[in-house]
Amino acid sequence: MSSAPPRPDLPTNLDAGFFARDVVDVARELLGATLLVDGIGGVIVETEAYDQHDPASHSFSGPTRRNGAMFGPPGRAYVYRSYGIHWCLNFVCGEAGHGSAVLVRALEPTTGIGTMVARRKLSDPKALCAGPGRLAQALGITIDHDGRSLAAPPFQLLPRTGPAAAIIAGPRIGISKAVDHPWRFGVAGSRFLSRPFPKA
DNA sequence: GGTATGATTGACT
DNA sequence: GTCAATCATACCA
Repeated sequence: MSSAPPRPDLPTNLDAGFFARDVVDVARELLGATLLVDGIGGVIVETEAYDQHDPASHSFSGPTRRNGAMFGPPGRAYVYRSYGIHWCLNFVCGEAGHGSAVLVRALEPTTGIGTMVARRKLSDPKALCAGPGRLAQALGITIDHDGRSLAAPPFQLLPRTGPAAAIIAGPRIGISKAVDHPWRFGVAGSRFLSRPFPKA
C-alpha cells in the first residue's frame, strides 16, 4: 500500500521515553515533530490530550477491547474507528496501564503529498490532513496500526529540528464532557489546523 | 438478544 | 446553518 520508501536519511525516531511522561506535556511537545507512515506525512501542528481520569477519554471506564492499546506501553499507536467511518490515530503516553494518549488532529503535509492527494481524492493541501479522520486517510492509517510501536516501521516520528513555534491551547473538539479542559494544542497561525482556535 | 452513541466528515439548504 | 453516512463498542435486558 505504500508508494514511497522509508527515509533512513532522516534523524532518529522519538522513542518510548519521550512518551512515558505527562500526556499534556507530550501533546504540547509533539507540535513541530514530523510524523511519517511508510515515508508519507508531515509536521504535526495540532494535538489533543486524553487521560484515564478524563470523562471525555475512551480510557475513562477502564480497559475494553477497543481501547486496549491505550493501556499498553507508551510509545505505541492507538487507532480506533470514529463514527463508523473514520480512523483516528493516537500516541499512547504516560506509564503503561495508565490509559493516556495524544490524539493527532492535524499535520502540515510535507512528504508524499502526491500519495496523500490520491488517497484523499482532493488536491487542496490545507484539507489533506486537517482533522483526525482526514489525517488517518491521507497516511493510510487503519486498525492494522493499532498497538504498533511508533519507533519502528512503518512509523517514523522525528523530533522537531527548528526552534519551538508559538503554541496555542483551547478546548478539545467533538466531546461532550470535560469541555473546560484546554487540552487541545496547535501551532499558532498554522494554515493547516483542523479548525481555528477560539480567540484568547 | 436489541439499541444508543460517538475524540468526524462531506454534501446540501 | 443542517444532516446523513455507517459501524464497532458500550450498555441494557
